[in-house]
Amino acid sequence: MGRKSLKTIRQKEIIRVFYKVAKKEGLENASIAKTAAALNINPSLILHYFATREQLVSGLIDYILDQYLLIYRVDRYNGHDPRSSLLAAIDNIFSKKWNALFDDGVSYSCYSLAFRDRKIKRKYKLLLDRLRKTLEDLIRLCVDEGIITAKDPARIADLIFVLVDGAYYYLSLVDSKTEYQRRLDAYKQQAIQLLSLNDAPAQRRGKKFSRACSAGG
Amino acid sequence: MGRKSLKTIRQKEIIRVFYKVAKKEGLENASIAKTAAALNINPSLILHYFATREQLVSGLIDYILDQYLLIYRVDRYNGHDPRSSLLAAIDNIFSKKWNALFDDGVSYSCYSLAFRDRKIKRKYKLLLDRLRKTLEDLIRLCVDEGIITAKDPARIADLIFVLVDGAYYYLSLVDSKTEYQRRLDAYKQQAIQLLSLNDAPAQRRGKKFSRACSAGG
Amino acid sequence: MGRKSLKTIRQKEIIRVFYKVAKKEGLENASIAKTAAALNINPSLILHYFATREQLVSGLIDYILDQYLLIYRVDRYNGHDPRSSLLAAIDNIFSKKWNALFDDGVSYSCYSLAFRDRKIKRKYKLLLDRLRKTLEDLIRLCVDEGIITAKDPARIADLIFVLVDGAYYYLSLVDSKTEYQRRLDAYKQQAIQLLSLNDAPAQRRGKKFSRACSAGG
Amino acid sequence: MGRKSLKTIRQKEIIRVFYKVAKKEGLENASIAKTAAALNINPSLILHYFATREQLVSGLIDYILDQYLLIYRVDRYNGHDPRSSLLAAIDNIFSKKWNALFDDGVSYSCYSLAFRDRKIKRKYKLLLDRLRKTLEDLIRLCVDEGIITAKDPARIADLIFVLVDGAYYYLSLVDSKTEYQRRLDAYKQQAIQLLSLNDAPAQRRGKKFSRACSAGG
DNA sequence: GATGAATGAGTATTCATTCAT
DNA sequence: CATGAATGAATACTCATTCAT
Repeated sequence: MGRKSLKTIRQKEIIRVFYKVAKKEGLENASIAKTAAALNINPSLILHYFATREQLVSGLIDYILDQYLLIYRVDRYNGHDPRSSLLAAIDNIFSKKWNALFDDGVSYSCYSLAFRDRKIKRKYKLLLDRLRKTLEDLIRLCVDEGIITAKDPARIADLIFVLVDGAYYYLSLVDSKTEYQRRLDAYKQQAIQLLSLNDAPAQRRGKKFSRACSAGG
Repeated sequence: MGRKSLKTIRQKEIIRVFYKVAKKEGLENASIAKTAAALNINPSLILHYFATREQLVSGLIDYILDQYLLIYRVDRYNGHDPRSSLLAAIDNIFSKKWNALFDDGVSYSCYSLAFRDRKIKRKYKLLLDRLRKTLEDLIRLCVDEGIITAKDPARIADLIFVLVDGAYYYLSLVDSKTEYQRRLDAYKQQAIQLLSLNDAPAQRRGKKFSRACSAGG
Repeated sequence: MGRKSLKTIRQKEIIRVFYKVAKKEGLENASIAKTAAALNINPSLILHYFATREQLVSGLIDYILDQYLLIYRVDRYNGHDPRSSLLAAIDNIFSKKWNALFDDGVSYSCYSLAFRDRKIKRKYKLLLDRLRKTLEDLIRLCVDEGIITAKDPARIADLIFVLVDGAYYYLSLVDSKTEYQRRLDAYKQQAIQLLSLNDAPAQRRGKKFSRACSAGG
Repeated sequence: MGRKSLKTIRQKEIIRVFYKVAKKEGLENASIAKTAAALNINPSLILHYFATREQLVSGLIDYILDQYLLIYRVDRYNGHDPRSSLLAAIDNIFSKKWNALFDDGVSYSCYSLAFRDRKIKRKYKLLLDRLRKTLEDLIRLCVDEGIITAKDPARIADLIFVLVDGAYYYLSLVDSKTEYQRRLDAYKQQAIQLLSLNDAPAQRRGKKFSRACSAGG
């Protein structure tokens, strides 16, 4: 009964354009009006799909967090042996993919909203914890299979993501592509070291693992 | 000369209140009008000291970056022996001081501006590099004096700050004080490990240094 | 014929909820959207029953005027003797029933519309005249039966309603229930005096009538 | 210091034009934009003088209530003998002046606001009570001087205003000028009767007073 | 009978800013 | 140094309404 709903389709369309506007002018200057203009539709149509601007921003954040998850995709590793899965995960985390995917300005603006909105904060926390948990599980798997030794996989996973977040914090300011790549590699090496060398007795295997990674990076 | 002009005093006053407003309502909602209201002065008076809002924001960023420098203060270490200077620096970096000093929301909002304003970007880059350089010099001093061994002080300093920035990125989402402290300690330990254990031959001295740090943390 | 169409039933339902919204937020803020939300239906559905908001307001006014008529109900007096009918009428007019039935805000808002809409004006005029006429007839009946003396029943009826309207104008501002009742009684007494004492020669009968009323009030 | 303030002047100017707009289009349709357009100024200038529309409406109500007071002006009667003062007061109350001064639509719209805004309610109550008190004092003066007899001046004054308010409620619907005048006269007569005849023993003097009034009306 | 898409006009309000005093 | 007048653009949002399904 009634007309068929375009809701989810239209909403995604709107969010994508809203993001584009935010990228160009900053999140704080991304308005409903500008988004509507870019979509060549009436501003009130946007409010037909998102009751308030706040909801639109919330939609944008969900969209961004979903993208994060896609990058660090879990199921991608299924089926492969744990070793190459872990290698692929590390590669992924330190790839430059996301640099292309995410606008740093918008990202940090969205993140800043977490500190005045508990719901957003919770979302971010959940995501960050989920990413860590995924990596932790992968590490644990490798430990179980004797590929690496790690007394505290949770701690290692956490440290690696701390390293990643800190790395991108600095790297987002680096304009030179070569310096960017050089540093990114260095941070990646450090992550690999964390995985293998942190615990002395596993050094042999760890070394090998480390070598394999740096080759593939 | 000597005495600060009334102008700069007033400007600082305005910036401080502008910051307060930004803390409460978000940088994007911090307006000249609200700041004037909080100061109980006429909005035009603010524009008398800052020709545009942009300049006011720029002033805020300078103010924030100055605070960073104060926390990681260099001259504080002068006169002391390098060992305790390095200890103090690490303590400082992983103290909770700045958590009290900086509002995370405002910080990340300001940071996000760097990606649409080259001048701001340069400022942040300069600061981050300066902080790294200071720590690097301190490490180098310790190496020279045989306190620790480190093949690449610059890399160690960089890694430590990457660790710090990544740590605070995650920690800003942690509400529980005990968890916050527990994690902060862990990150600090990791930093200490980076300083001492990273290079095998220095293990004896390194161990001692590490112990002193964790005791003092 | 006979059974009410679904349309009129739905329309009444909508009007009642529209009235409820108007009560809460003021007629000027009572919108189709809010009414639809309160009814948990689609706004368009309301426009299916009332082509424009104007028609909806017009429906509301009809609804309100119908309620007036119900309160001053004529047929209620049929069958009884004129004396007790008149007594009942006066009682009715000065009862607090309508205070419960009508929201003062909405009433005066609707009334104010009469001055920009001739149709509404005519409706109100018709109602007020009809109410007066009914009372006039009742008075005339009593005069004919020698119960009271009144040279000009139309004038008396008019004066009584003027008294009522003026009374409620002031009373709607009175918050204290006891003061409200005290004043309402006083105005009622005045109405009774108008019926009986206004014409000197009828004083004996008038007095008696007046006593009966005040007892029954 | 600073620029000289036009506040009160401009505010009155704005209110008067806002009233004019409300007269033409109804209070609910009187917007800041329309008022600004009529004044040929920028809408935000109105908000410079009235922070919100609510304040503007509040200003309008004050303006209207002030006008009421002017019509029923007290000091006008000072210096004259009480008898002609009372006569003048009654004349004033039942004059058609205010019909010219006040737009009924706007008046009732404003009045309706009292029922959702306690401050407005209080204002109206205060005014109505003040008007009654002034008349009461005048009646009391006449009683003291033996011009009329009235056991309860407060009640008489109240009844007269109830009569007035009820009269204008009905009269605002009357289009015919002659009918309007005829009825207004009748209500005035009734008021005069209330003053003089209500208490039997004063009939002689009352009659004379009544005659003087009707001649002067 | 009912829903949802879509429009376009309108609202109050906020804002940064300029200029006169 | 400070205030207030004035502007003009922008904002989110609400509204009534039309039309397709």
